[in-house]
Amino acid sequence: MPLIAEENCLKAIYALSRNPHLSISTSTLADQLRTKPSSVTELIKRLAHKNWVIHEPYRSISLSEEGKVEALKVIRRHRLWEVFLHRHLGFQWDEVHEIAEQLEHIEHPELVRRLDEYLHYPSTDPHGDPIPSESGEINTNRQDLLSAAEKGKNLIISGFVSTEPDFLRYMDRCKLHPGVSVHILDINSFDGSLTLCREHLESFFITQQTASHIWIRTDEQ
Amino acid sequence: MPLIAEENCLKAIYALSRNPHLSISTSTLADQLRTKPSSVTELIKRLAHKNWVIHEPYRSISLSEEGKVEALKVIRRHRLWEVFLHRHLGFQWDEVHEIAEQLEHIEHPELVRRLDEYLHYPSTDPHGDPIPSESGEINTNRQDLLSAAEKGKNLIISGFVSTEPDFLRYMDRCKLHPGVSVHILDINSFDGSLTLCREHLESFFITQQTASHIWIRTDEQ
DNA sequence: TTTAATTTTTAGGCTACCCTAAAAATGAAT
DNA sequence: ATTCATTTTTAGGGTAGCCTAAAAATTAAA
Repeated sequence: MPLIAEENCLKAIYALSRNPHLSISTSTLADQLRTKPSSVTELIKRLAHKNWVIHEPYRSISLSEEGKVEALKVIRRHRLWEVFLHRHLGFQWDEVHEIAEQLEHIEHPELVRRLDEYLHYPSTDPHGDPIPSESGEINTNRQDLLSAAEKGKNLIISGFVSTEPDFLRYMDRCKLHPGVSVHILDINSFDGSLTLCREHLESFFITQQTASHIWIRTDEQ
Repeated sequence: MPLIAEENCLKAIYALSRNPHLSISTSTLADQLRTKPSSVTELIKRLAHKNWVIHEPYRSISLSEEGKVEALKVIRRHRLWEVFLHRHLGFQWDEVHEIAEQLEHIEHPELVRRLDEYLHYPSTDPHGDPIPSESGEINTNRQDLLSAAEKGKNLIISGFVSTEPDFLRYMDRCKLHPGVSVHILDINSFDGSLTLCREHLESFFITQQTASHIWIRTDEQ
């Protein structure tokens, strides 16, 4: 049974490995976990000893198959609690992440099963991130980033890259929630900033940096 | 902010000090916490240093006023989560205690406030134990033990001394839940065992030992 | 290709939490 | 009042989790 620091580490490796361009080092992990590289080295040693992580010293860090299963268990708990906090306790979507960071570490398979049932088996959390199944399946095709979309397309927001409360509050102010349709009116060829329009409302701008934090799928049904 | 072992220790001291005949020692606490007396001595030192516990070495252990406030915060969280687990997730009352042992350590005042609101401010947990208010008030008058009641009286069960799943399952089989009315048909003068009757159903026996684990109040209104 | 800058690991130290075994204090019994 | 059994504390040791500073390995640059 993994301990709290270990669970957080598995989760961080899983999250970072979503980005295939990024190679995972002790310092990137230390940043993610708000700790120091030397502490990560130590943690990684324990996780490698438990066969959850594959570590080539000075080279690479990655999850083993068992490690991925463990990481997905934690992510499942995290996202189910987020749904509960948002739907039933009325927390804002930028507040739920922090509380779920604590709830996710509670180990009790039947509790998680019943929570899932109580919530009617949600497929995504309040940020649009998919919830892994009990057996560890997860829908990983997040299609595209808004920053890579073309002018004129109708798109639906499917989730966000970051869970930073600041970023999520900004999305909330723009009324950009998962499921919302947006239309790209224009893409600035100089700095890549976008002019968007939300279902017949007035248009607004976002920077390319912001657009690169928003996952979208094409509206075609 | 108290750590988990410290919270459990504060809770255990609070629970043991409900019994004024029992003097609290490191060994009674060690039994309660399923640990060793030497570990308790160490813990108590830390808690005394934080002014939550008053410790006269070799003599006595008791909670300070601040310690009582901390203990009641933990008890409040524990009992509110128990209500949630029982009412909403459908756990049996003998199962909720163990899960709440984990949930109670989650520190987030707003979470507790909203949980309380969501549950419509319950006054007791599923075992009939009173839930402390946000400001630390708790209804401590549990009236009497069933073992001290008189023959012929009509009584209402208000709670239980023990939270052992075995005991609670036994109570469940007898249909002895908080709020249920019972009538004492007879008290055996030799061994103190009781013949009870639950609202016009057939009568049944319980031992004095069992009766001494059941809190009751007199039915008068 | 050798040096310099950067990154990663090791070494050593701290706290919380747990243990066993020995020492000290207490209380009861002679 | 002294001895003996019991209880409590201290001493010393282990793991998880964190840190800083030094050493080692890697990468980049001259």
